[in-house]
Amino acid sequence: MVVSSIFESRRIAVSGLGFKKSLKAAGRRVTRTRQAVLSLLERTAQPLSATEIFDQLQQEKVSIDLVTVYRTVHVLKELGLVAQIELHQEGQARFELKEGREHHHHIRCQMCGAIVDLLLCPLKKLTKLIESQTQYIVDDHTLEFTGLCPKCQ
Amino acid sequence: MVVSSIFESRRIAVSGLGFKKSLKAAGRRVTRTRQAVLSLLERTAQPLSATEIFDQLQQEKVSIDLVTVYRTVHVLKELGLVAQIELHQEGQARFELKEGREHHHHIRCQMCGAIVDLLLCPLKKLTKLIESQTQYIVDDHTLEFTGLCPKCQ
DNA sequence: ATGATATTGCAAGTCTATTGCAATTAACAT
DNA sequence: ATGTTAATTGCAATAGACTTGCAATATCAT
Ligand SMILES: [Mn+2]
Ligand SMILES: [Mn+2]
Ligand SMILES: [Zn+2]
Ligand SMILES: [Zn+2]
Repeated sequence: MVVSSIFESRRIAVSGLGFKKSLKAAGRRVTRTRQAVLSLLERTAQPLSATEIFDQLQQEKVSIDLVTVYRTVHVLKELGLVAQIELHQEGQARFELKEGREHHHHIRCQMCGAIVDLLLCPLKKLTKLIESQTQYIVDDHTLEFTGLCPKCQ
Repeated sequence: MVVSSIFESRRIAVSGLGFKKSLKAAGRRVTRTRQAVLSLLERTAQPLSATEIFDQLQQEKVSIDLVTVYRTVHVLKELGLVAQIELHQEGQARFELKEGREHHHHIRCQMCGAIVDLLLCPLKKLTKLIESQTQYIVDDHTLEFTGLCPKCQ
């Protein structure tokens, strides 16, 4: 259970800590824009694209360049704080917080684009089978479903 | 079992027929470039990107514009003759023949890029589970593994 | 507060893929 | 065979996601 200071909202408090440690440990700086991007990802259920992050922060009157958004998600990803998701036929990457979340996959509505987490991964056994069949050493996998969400059916 | 005419090589004979029927049924024309692209895909084990198709046909002295390659694979895909594959972090689509092949998935070497077919799909049961859990109607899925091939280990 | 250097914004560039349009070619009727 | 019509092609321009160079700015250890 997380207890937040009365001087900050819970969300900011929670993320700020692990986040700042990770950045400093990597010799990187805690900047306004990095905090803004991370805070937005925390407040958002769906994985966001760079332009979505940019647009949303604009609306929130946070001044940030789109290039900086790209550089920021790149840094957050290499620190392991953020996962990059490339959904089929979307043509753009999306990013979501990893902090404290299990490895999982997604289903996306091909009509409206709504993305839902699938909190499961059925591929542990299959991975071993593939390794023995192909002689590859498996490092990672992607799995994604597409279809129609309840609203769009 | 396929018996080919002595007047044509087996590969051309096999593909040519279904291919021409599909095109005509859709009110499309059987052109030099479409035959060249399809013939190349038949001769190639790995799924090919548009630029790879373009480069290879150039080498074979087949005159074709890159735009035409894009338009050709698009048509072949919409006729159901070709599958479009978007591998994670490749930044370009690949295309492979569907004709007579089972639904399957791929593993890709992150070192050298070698792509191998995984002639299996473990997702039939999972699809039903997901449909009941999410209320989505599942239409399709993608599954891909990455790792190191035997040579790159 | 100061200095070293990481970060940012802007402009320009890269890469994949698409679109408009005039010239060409395939399909079909004569 | 020849002509007619519409699909296809090539070229140039365009779009969209993402990256890179560089000078200005912000962070942070001292
Ligand atoms: Mn998710
Ligand atoms: Mn394949
Ligand atoms: Zn998984
Ligand atoms: Zn499958």
